[in-house]
Amino acid sequence: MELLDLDRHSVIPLYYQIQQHLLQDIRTGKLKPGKLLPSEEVISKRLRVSRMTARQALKSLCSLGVAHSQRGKGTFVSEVKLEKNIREVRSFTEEMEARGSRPHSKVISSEVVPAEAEAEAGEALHLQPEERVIRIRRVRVADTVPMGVETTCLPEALCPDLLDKFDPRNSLYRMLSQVYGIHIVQADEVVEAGLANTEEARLLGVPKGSPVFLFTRTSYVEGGKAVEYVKSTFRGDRYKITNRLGAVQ
Amino acid sequence: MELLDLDRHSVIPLYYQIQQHLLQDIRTGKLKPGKLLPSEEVISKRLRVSRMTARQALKSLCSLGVAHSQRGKGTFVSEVKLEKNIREVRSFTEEMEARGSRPHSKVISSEVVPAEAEAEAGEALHLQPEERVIRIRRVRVADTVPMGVETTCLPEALCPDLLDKFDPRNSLYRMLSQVYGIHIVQADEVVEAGLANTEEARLLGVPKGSPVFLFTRTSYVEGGKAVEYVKSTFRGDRYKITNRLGAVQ
DNA sequence: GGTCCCCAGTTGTCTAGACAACTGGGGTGT
DNA sequence: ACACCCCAGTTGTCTAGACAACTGGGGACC
Repeated sequence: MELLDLDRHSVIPLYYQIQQHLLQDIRTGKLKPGKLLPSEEVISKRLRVSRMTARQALKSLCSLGVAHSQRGKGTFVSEVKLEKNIREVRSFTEEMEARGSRPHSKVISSEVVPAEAEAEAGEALHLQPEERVIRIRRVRVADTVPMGVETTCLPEALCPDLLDKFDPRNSLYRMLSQVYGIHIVQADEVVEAGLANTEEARLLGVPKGSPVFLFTRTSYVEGGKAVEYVKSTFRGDRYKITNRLGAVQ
Repeated sequence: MELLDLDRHSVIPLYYQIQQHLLQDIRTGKLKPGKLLPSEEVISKRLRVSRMTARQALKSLCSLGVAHSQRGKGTFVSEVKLEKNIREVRSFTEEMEARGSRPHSKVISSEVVPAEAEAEAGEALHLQPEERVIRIRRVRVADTVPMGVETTCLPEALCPDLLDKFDPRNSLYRMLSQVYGIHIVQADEVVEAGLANTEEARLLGVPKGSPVFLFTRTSYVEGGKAVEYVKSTFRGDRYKITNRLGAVQ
């Protein structure tokens, strides 16, 4: 805390600089679960920012789920096993890196098909039947263990030469962001429970009929335009979802 | 909007009164998905509150997932199918009522057992082996359809005469809150995919081996004390989880 | 010993402003 | 026709303060 000096001329907001610094202290264990974070007053005085800015830094930690506040007492670091599956949109790559695993993908197929051949995707992406979608089918692997099968659909119009440039070792999200300026900021996800079919069982190395998660995700850029539709099947024996629910402000 | 006059002497915060009013307009359809909400400036002027207060009302709608903001453009009502499984801690009863179904429960068993007989629960609730837990096993029903089997464990010390007073037609959460002053404000939930065993299959009226969700939830009161440990099995064919992921502030 | 009260510390709410950054549209100039 | 600029409207960030509400502890009083 004392070591941090803010860059007041940076484009990065002050509250965000403070939030990141506290987050680092939490991640490295310098601030332990159950312990008090510096109070709004203290942050405000020490870093010479207004109390509202200090407060915004602390509140943003609360909305990430890594802290919680109590009136009259203070703001505490929450008990967290793993900081995963919190509210942010994350690619498989980011998710696995956050869990400390090495992510990896095996492409099964990649092709361009008319939207009418992928009806659900076409509808979710608001495409006309004759428009074309890029469809990439991948097995997602974490540390050599196959975790899931994923089919991603993107409108061809948005990234026409994606398949030429796409490097399966890289994160698709990272590429969309860096090459095409497509920044996914929101996603709706539906999770269902199901059983592995023959093909999925073969690809994942589990018996047919094993329990699996079925994810359906539609991703949006700022402005609400849908840019990605993903259906995936993940192993029920190796994958779990954790979620922290809270009283919403 | 014009009709709302704020009660400035109420204990209910102004921003919350505004939030509730906007929420109602959204729910009744007066404000439709995709349409603009009144801007911070407009709310501020019309209701004579400071811009920060108006802003807090709009931000709280965003953190509920029912709206999203875009710099330079405004705050929009989000496309939502159902306002379910958003970030709030909800009991089954509240969840079903929000979905428009009539919730109902059938108690299979209710008893007091030593914590060592419920090892996971004892650990999650930080109990000594000799302390006792109240264990209630219920089938959860929505509109006559059995949806899941749920086992709830609570420390006996917290609500010793619960079993005498408990009315299965009522929400357990509501009762904990009203009778014992136990207000659950946070919960950690783990979701796994599994298969129905023989007993679950019978209770739920599905074939053995059907896909199910396995939920494990630990609930906390303000202060971080764990007060409830729940394991439940829900039908995969009738239940799905929806989640909106977003860029966290 | 116990009860009550007060006080310092903390978060919650609210005000009244300021400037920055971005959007979208209209007008001007080329 | 096109590029550019400017402007009004909007959200994002930030300041400096105020009072309310709650917590926990210590001290005064009985």
